[in-house]
Amino acid sequence: MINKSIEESIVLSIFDLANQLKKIGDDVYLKVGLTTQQWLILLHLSGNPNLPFFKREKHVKDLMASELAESLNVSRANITNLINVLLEKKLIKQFEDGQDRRKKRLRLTKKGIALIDKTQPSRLGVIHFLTEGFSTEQKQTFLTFLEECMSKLINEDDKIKSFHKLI
Amino acid sequence: MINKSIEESIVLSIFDLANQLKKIGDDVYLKVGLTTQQWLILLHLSGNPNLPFFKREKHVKDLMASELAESLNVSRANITNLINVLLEKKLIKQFEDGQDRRKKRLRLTKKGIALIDKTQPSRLGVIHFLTEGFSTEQKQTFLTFLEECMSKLINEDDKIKSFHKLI
DNA sequence: TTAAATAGTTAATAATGTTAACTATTTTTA
DNA sequence: TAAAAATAGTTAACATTATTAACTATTTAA
Repeated sequence: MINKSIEESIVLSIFDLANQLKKIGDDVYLKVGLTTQQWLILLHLSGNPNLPFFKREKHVKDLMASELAESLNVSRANITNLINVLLEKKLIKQFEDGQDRRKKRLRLTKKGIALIDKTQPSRLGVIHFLTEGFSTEQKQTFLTFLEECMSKLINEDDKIKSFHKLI
Repeated sequence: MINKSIEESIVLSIFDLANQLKKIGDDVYLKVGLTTQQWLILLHLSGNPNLPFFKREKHVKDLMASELAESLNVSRANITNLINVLLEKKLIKQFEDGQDRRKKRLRLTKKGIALIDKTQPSRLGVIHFLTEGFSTEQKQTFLTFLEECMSKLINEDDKIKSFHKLI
């Protein structure tokens, strides 16, 4: 018999909620001819300060494909494909780094910026609808909780893996 | 210029965290020859009371494929495929419903139960490691937050869709 | 100056998912 | 009660998203 547990409920709910949000995203971004993943790349290139990636480390230069791979937690090869789609759609542009000839920097085109601007009100509308009814303190507690979990997952990889040795 | 916002940070963090957790799950369940999706079906069939699906509605009978599709938010066709894999591995069994001949009920085999039992300590270990350091009140507030968001997404579909008309 | 690391790409492939069309059965409704 | 609609599951064809491995080019470190 499996017991009720707040902790397990939280983790399973996070999973469920992210899943639902992704579905909604897929629906919305389909309207502008994008997938959620493609749109997420645009959001990164827009420099959105609310992305966990930008909270973990500051970025002054335009992003590279490998940084997107790190943030989205997928392979570089996968990012290459996604970027090719966005380049074809002329939503982003790619240019060589002046200092390091291995690197290619990515930037939104005017068309890309316009698209981000267009989808912003709808996105923020949903976000505020979902989070309304909670105090700023409560919201800050949730955010801290999420960020601490994330930090443990990233920085205490060894500890996480030690649990898996039980299997 | 995009502003910092707790609300947007929360939503983007939930996305990020779920993504990381899924990657970890993929790693772990690979060890026992499963994908995260396949394992999630086993978790449903184990009747785990911490699954959001079981909190939303009570289930006395064994689950059907269509109910799994609803809970995982995927098509029935997709569930058919996943179930076939689990049937081949002899982790679950399928039997006809006595009352309604359209329905097929699913249940864990002894092998399936053994596998769930085997992975449980590792899974709970990670979950407790991630959530330690927060008070029960904080954790309860956080769970309530997640459940309210979920409930809005499910029950106020029209409202959510109205935001998308802005695009 | 050689070896290792980093950045990106390509090719082959796996998994995960979709929709549409179909059968069988049950429920609704006219 | 007969016809229509809904539900459950499957199959086939296909799209997307992802992976790894092998490769080139370049930079950094030993």
